[in-house]
Amino acid sequence: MSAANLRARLRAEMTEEIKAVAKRHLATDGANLSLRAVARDLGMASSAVYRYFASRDELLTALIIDAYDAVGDAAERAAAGRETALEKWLAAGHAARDWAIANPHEWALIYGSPVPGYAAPRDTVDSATRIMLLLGAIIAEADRAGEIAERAPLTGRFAEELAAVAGAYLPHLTARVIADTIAAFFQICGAISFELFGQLNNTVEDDRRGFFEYQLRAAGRLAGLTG
Amino acid sequence: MSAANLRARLRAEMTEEIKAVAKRHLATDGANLSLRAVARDLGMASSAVYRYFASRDELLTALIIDAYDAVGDAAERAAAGRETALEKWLAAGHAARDWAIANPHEWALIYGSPVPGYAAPRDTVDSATRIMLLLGAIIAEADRAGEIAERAPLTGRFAEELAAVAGAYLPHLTARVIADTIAAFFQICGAISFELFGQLNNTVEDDRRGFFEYQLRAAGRLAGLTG
DNA sequence: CGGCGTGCAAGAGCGGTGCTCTCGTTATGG
DNA sequence: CCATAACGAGAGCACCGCTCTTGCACGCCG
Repeated sequence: MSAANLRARLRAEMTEEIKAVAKRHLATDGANLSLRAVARDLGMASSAVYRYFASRDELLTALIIDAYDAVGDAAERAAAGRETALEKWLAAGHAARDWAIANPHEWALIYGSPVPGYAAPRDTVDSATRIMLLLGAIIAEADRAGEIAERAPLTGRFAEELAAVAGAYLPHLTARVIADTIAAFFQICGAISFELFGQLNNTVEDDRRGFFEYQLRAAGRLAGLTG
Repeated sequence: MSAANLRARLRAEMTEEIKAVAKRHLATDGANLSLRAVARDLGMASSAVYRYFASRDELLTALIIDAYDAVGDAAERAAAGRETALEKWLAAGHAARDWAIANPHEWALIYGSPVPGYAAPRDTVDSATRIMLLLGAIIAEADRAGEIAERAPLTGRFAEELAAVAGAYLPHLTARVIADTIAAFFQICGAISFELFGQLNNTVEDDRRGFFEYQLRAAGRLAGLTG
């Protein structure tokens, strides 16, 4: 048993090592990750890497899951230490932005354009929805405390679809609040991506953190957070 | 003289033909555009393409500019036929989304992660800012008509930077309105990108247009549009 | 404890890529 | 009319993802 475990442990360690080197390459060289270069850095033949990842896409998928989890972790930990819903909201948003600035290529991997023939496997969705659920939970908590502004209910077919999602993941939240929270999430991701991908150049150069916080507060108001 | 013009015209035609084939490849095969494949489709040697584009990145840059112009054109034309600011806002937003759905890979090229590392030359910014300026113009027009909600002025260093931008491109608009219009733009782009890149799957499946219009109206309210 | 079987790494190789260089050809402008 | 510049083709370099085969070393079980 310990032998089998040893085998498995070595394999797991090697897998992690490949991922670590791949992340380093991602951070320096950009999005076109070269499996051969990773193998060279590890001092092994490129064909050996295929013992651990069936293809370059599979390695990328592993990195994508890690990235989703990392940004989700950062946001969750940042929000955990705060009292009010607004404080949690701001902390989570800043944590996501800080992580994105520290790991721009990984952010691009998950929130940029999907790589060519890449179809996100089911494995990724759990990790991907963590931030969405965190934001939803913050709003839901504020809602229970009566801190969410009253609004007219939604109309339209999409409202029914959203109500179904709400019932499954965030009961007690109305479709309207869900829709507005999604809108807020879009805005936050947009703010981070545009800043990261340089589309903000020549507009706001110095006080980008302040600008982001303003956007973050606007997003919070959009989601119903008062204050 | 006509001879020189003929040369230049042939060169321009060849350049356009290469771009057309490249766009076709982009639409079918995805983002990893192969210069050799384009050359094959044109029945010419790959090296001949380099007479027209110094590198693959330069070809991509040309496609990026075309894409920015195309989506800007679509939005401008859609907005031109409308009366009120809100109608123009909605028309421009839907036009951008329709164009993105019709040309998903080109949308990914301009609003996804930057492909070749950091190649965003000056040539692109003029085309890139067209939609931003269109949205700003709609808000400015509504502002002149007294249809923009009054708000407290911005504070913070980024407000000064924004005021400088406002003075250069959109005089008479306050930094606050500029900031909120940018926030609205982030939200609109986020809504389109998330829908396009499949992150909306299993949430809103049927009435995506209705969902987008809701987001669009929320973005308009964010920018100050009343109604 | 020893031979078996398996997981592993290496190497060669295939077809593809971006890009460069050289070499004829052809059309242009002085 | 001819020097020159633009052009297309081809070979070639270094790299890529991926596959196949071949030794080899080590865990596993009798």
